[in-house]
Amino acid sequence: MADFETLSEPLPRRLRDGLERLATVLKADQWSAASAAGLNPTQSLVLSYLAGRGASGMRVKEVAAHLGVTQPTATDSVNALERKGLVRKGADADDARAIAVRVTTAGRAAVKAIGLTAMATDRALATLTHGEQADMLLLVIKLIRSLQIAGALPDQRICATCKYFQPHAHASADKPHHCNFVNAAFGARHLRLDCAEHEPAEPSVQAEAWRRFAPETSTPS
Amino acid sequence: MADFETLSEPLPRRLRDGLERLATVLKADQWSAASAAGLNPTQSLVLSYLAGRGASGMRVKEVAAHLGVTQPTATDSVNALERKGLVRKGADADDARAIAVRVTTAGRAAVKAIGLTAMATDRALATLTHGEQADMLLLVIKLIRSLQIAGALPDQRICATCKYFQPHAHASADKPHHCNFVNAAFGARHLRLDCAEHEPAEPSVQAEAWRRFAPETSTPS
DNA sequence: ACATATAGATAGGAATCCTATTTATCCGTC
DNA sequence: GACGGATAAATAGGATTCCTATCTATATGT
Repeated sequence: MADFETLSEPLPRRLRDGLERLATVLKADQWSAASAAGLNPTQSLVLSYLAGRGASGMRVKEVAAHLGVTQPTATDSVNALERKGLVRKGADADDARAIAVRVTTAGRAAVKAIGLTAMATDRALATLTHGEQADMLLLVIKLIRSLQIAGALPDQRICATCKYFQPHAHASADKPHHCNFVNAAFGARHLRLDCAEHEPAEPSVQAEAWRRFAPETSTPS
Repeated sequence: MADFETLSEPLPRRLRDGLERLATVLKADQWSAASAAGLNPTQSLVLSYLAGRGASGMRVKEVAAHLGVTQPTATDSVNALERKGLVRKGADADDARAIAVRVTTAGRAAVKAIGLTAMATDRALATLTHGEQADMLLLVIKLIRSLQIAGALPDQRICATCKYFQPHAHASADKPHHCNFVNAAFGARHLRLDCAEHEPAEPSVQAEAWRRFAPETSTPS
């Protein structure tokens, strides 16, 4: 009898192919949503990134890291947004070399408009059961953390690295975790990926919290 | 006590954000792998798509559908690849309007070189346990199927839509499914996303197979 | 045949994205 | 306090992606 282990690609490779498939839909979604607001996917990503951060603005370098592109490319996109009046470049308070890119009021309106657009990806995710969605969220968080540790992603504002996060602080099966910032219990389905209130914990504290939070996953070597 | 349901974005929305995060890494990975072979992510996607299909070649329209871009864009990329000698445009056997885009020997070599490149995404996926990887594969398959049904993806060569697929044909917990093509039992971790031997089953047969395969997930309306 | 639909190419233009380089500022050290 | 190496961003130059709109040629149905 044939052996599937030798017939097919390794599982991680097939998974990556699957994620690539999802990524093409994601990108097509971004095109339709963004172009309805007069911009394109990259610009919309920059805009929503800036909108989710503080009023002090972000540096071009940080925008580039978030997009996973080089700094000149980020400059291009920021300039395109500036031409459209959706962002403004200001002086950085701490460093005269740096600039602070901030969303304008018009920019925030565009973000909101784009956020309201129904996307094929959302509809597909909605066909999963609540349990499946929660499972998927956890897996995505694990991947994001691995990628952050590997340096493939800049610091992510996820619960796992936050000083306010208390994993398994409660006996409840539904809401075992606790957030010291809002002082509330919550469950896996409420874990955040980019929390505005995130404060990074000390590395050793992060490691310990992760160990208690997700003992199953191995730490990348 | 604060309520997380009202505090945070809906779960599908956060999931989409997470997938977007993974997509940026995926794209950066594609850049480094592809540029080592003298091309860019889009070209490498076209090339590996063609390499995974028959020798009769694919039409420009199909390339466009696979990439999720418009036909003129696909023409651009195919032309770029043709200039580099990695694909060839030939006459289509069935339709004089159409062309058959085929990989050249050099093109296959490039695909192989890119495939061997170690990627950050693969390393991250490898940090998941085998069980987690299998869970993720299943979730990704469910999403791909939803997206295909919704028309957001062209026909995917996944087991779930294949006439050779017999879900839960065996009592084995490890390898409950059966593939009539290779005549072998297999488990969730061996499910394929783009099987070269795939033959689409009748819609009604597909629906019935899916019902037996994954009773939990709801069908998109 | 004739109208309509479809495959692909072409035209035109905005943006993405890279590498390499330049300018200005920061920062630790002598 | 000046000097030299890092760092933030801009600039230059160029290939490609990606769109919409349109054009040509072939297919297809009445």
